[in-house]
Amino acid sequence: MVTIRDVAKEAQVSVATVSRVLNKRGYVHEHTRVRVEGAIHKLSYRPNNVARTLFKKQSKMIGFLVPDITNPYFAQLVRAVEQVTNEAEFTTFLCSSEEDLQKELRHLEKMQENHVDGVIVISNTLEWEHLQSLDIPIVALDRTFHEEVPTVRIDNYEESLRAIQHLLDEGCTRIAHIQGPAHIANSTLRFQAYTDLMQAKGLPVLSTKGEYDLKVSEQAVSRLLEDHPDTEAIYAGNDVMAVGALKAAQRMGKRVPEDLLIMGFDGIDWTEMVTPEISTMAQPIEEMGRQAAKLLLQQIEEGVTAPAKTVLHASLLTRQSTRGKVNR
Amino acid sequence: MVTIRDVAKEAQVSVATVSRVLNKRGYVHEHTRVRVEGAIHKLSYRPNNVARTLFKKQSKMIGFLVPDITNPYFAQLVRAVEQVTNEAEFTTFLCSSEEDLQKELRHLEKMQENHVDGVIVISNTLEWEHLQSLDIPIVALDRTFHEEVPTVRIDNYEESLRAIQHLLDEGCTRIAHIQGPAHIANSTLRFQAYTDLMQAKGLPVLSTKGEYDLKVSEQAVSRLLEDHPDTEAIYAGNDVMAVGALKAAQRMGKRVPEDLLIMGFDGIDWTEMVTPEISTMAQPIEEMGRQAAKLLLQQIEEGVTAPAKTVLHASLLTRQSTRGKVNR
DNA sequence: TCATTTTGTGTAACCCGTTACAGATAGGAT
DNA sequence: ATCCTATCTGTAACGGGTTACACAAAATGA
Repeated sequence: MVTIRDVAKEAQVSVATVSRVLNKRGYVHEHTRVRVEGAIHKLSYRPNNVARTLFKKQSKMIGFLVPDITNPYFAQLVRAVEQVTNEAEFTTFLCSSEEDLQKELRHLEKMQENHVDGVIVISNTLEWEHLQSLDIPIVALDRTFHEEVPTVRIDNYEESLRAIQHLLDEGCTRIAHIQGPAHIANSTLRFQAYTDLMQAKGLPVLSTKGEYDLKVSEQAVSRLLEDHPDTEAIYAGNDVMAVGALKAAQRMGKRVPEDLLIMGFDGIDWTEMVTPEISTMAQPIEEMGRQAAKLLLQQIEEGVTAPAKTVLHASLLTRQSTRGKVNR
Repeated sequence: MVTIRDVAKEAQVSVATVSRVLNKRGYVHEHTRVRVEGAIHKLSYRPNNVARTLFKKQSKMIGFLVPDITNPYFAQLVRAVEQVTNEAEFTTFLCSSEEDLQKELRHLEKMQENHVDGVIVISNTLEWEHLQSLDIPIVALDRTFHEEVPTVRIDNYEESLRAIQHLLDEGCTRIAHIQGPAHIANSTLRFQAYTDLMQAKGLPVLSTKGEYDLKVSEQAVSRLLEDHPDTEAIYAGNDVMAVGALKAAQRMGKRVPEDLLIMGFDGIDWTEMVTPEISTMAQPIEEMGRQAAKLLLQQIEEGVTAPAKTVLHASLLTRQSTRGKVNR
């Protein structure tokens, strides 16, 4: 492996001079600079970031912990985060935890061992105490951990209200809800908004568990529609379950939206892949990823510690799956 | 930050002894070991992998370069790779290149600078010369780079033949093909198999470009079905385009499979999300990821250099979208 | 009992890039 | 001529683990 000392010898200067050329810092004579650059090129030298990190205690790497990389919601976030960090010449150290606390902890350890400069965390299981000891800048995405941790998220309760309001506006009264996992705070908030609003309007509350899973949701909705064939609309706690609901409806011969309206939440691409396309309360996914990355880089580079709480707005995407009820 | 010297002082031993305890290497007296472990625990010491890497020239990290992390095919590969590498106490350094050669090269540079022990590469743009200079173990996934690079893939030509044969078996003769991008070798192989087989059978060849993209495919198939309403089956070069084809068919009021059969390639989950579910020639995605990871780890840990070419078999998944033609 | 092997521990060099500090030269001001 | 500053370059220590080597103590064997 070519080291800075090899370059120094080739260019007949000291390692300090080579380092100055590399970092464009301090005084270097034009003649010397050219000679050093020539040597660098000739030996195709690449500085060793490991050695650099060891000394500078700055790795130019950030960690990003996501629950499941095969979930398109997270995949899109990853892309947005990478976009920002790459522009800032940082590298992203991605870890998928499979929703497993042990893996999350192991990954955080690895990140610490590899000296990442900061971490973006999406987790439903991690607690503040787990992160506290890391002692590096942190940004929470999608959910709040602690007062002190800058956070980027949407208001799941409010946006959920808006989603249901859309179904009410379309003239539905018998609206069923497919719940996500109870241990996920956002899922519970969306559910809570549903029960609160329905009760406030004096409308029937009917819900079933879909576990944020397509197949589970499909099963659950099948049973629900059998038991309550008069259901007019289904509000799913996320898009994946909405797709499951659509499959169930189609298998039972229900037409969407003529016989049943379906509404999702999140705004992932899947909602556009199926026929009919599914209406959804779309989170500004790309924007959330970018904001989180910017917030983290700010903390790293400027030491900004203001625990910013960025709350972004979702946007209602009305598509085929919720059109037509009023026209009946 | 707690260093090995802090631990040594706390346990009243030398740094060498602490290192021996950490690595379970060499002789350490039971008493001493306990005392050192106590100190490690008391100070909650974590070894600095950066320093370790610098000396050992072994980072216990591997790089994984994928074209697009939001594509479920790659996301599933990532998960499989991580599974194997994590078990071996390695960390995966994931980079998504967005199909951009410049980004790929930048990412490879970053990997090298951070001293990854090996790289798994999926790329349609990189050339052997770009990888050669890395001088670390490499495994190619999904496509062959060079004789010397161990590769894990399927036989795209043969499996494509089998996919089309399935449509023929179902009694179709007017089979159209949706092509992927011309610069992607696998895409061209799948297309080639189509033309070869159709011509050999004396059947009409009809194809259009879908660019591996849902929307583009949807448009292309709409036009194709307008121009050739007697088309009996569509064989898409990948599943994403198959979904696009289904959307187009449904929008035009064609029933699948009664009026039109649809067949995909890859075996991603999307094919199960839509109604009807789409038949596909499924790649053993998880298996490919695992094999690639194992191959790489073998090279790293045992210095095995046999340029293994692992060719796995795809499996035909027949589902609703290709059932019924013969019964008409 | 003495020689030999095994066990246990410490010192110091090493990995490679960075930078504080010192020394040298050139140019300008007084 | 003297002093000062700006420019240019090199030496050596540093960061945090690892390990070759040396040495001491304990165990084993004859």
